[in-house]
Amino acid sequence: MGSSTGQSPVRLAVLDSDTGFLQVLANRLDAAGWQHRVLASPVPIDALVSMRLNVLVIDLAVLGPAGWSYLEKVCDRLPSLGVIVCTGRSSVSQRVRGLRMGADDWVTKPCHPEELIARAEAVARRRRRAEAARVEVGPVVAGELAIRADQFQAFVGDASVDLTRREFELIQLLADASGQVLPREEIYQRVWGYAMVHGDRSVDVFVRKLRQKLERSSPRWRYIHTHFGIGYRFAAEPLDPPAVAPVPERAAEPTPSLPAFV
Amino acid sequence: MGSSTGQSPVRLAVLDSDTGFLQVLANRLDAAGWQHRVLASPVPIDALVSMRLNVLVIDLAVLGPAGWSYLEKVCDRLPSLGVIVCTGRSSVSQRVRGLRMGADDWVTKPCHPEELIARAEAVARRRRRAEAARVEVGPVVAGELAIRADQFQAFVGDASVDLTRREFELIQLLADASGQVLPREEIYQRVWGYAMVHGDRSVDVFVRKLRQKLERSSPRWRYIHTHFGIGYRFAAEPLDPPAVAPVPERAAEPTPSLPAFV
DNA sequence: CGACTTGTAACCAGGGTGTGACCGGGTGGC
DNA sequence: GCCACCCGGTCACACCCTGGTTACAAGTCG
Repeated sequence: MGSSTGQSPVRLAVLDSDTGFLQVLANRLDAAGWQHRVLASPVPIDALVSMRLNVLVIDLAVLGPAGWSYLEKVCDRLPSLGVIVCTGRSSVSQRVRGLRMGADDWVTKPCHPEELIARAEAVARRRRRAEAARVEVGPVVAGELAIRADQFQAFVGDASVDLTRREFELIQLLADASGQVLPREEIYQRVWGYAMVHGDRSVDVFVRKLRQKLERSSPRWRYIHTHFGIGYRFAAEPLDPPAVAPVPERAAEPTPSLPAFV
Repeated sequence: MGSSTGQSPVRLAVLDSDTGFLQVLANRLDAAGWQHRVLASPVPIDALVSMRLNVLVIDLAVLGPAGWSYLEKVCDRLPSLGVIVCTGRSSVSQRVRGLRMGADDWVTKPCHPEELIARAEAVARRRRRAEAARVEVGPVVAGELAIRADQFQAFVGDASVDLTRREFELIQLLADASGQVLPREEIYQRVWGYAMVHGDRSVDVFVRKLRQKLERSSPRWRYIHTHFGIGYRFAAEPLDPPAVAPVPERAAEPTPSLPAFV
């Protein structure tokens, strides 16, 4: 999907003390856009958990004899974490032992940082693919509307708004940019995937269809607002029946102050 | 967990022509209780699919220049297959290219067969773990349906629904993701094990077979729901009992009875 | 007031899905 | 080894939904 898959960049930590190596590696990781950090000493397992890492690179040498048990513990407690041992000279039996213990790869120093990153990527890729289904993104809520990406559908309460594929893609795009005015061209570009030709009314028509279904499901709210000559903006606004301050529109509040009462 | 779990041994194939290496490797693989076979030449992808492999070890040298495209094709079409490149001297950029392309590991010959096996095990381990997670729990129940992984069968009461292997795999996948909409491509990927080609109707046909058998066994419930343009969703929903309405036919609309018409 | 933009409704073609039939291969019984 | 059966998978056909266009009304801005 698209160029910017970076929804969740790889999170990587290095447990090593070779400052030169760390420096070079850090540069490359930055260039690749990965989130990374250096661990000076064997961090408690619980701390590792809270880091929500994808990959851990570990040099057994810095831990001394305790390294093996630490490796074992990490692999045992965090089976979903990718582990790469990157250490100096080793024997075949040592490598076999490490891999059997749960490590995903074993790289011998000195090594090229680019290769280490490629291997980390391979490990993360495999993991990601295996767990891909488990990722449950929290539903986006606005007004009485809940947009659930895993369902390809929006709900009011527990009733489906019954959106079609395109309609859902559209409302999802708008809601993700909640509060922002999106120009037609950009909407078309991101939902339809290619450039809009002048005079195309598809966006307008689908906005209408959306509004229609939203009003049927959630009559007391307005969600999609027109900006003349520009495009549309998503914002949940209650239609207050009582005559109050006639503030027509303006605030682009994402949804910080939710008028809880309904 | 253990080495010889026997239930589903690792299935591995080697694409190489180094007979000495193959001989030694074969001995070790036999000792480890793995199912394995040697491929002399680049096998067509479809043939690879039918082998239901866990890991493929491949020597790029035996394929010549075509090796790269073959590697790419394999990784693309069989994303769930573990791929290890085991070849002679190579540059860093070659290794990075191969790993980026989808290979899970890159081993330089000459290498110790034991290490190669350990690396293959590490690659296969991940996959196995992902599948193992779902076998753990007891029978999944939904509506009057009980899906028993240990039986490879679904039951209504104590009567078998009489599902075939594929049918069971499909309903198990759907039920495991209960409530979530699964896109066709993902269903195919996870049940059939390789990428779906555009226009393949296998998923639809098996859904139909499933629905047919489910309706025969549990007529008052609906389990598989279509999401147009996306895929399917599993959710046990009782068909509204005929109850009182003397309306001859038509009722039982899941949607809130909107008397929109007339 | 006029040109342009947006809302609305109806319409139609294309494609996605349900469904039954068919076919080749594998398996088990005889 | 032969044969019947079962299962997986493809094909063809029918049907319906959806997406996108067009035409016209209503609204907005200069």
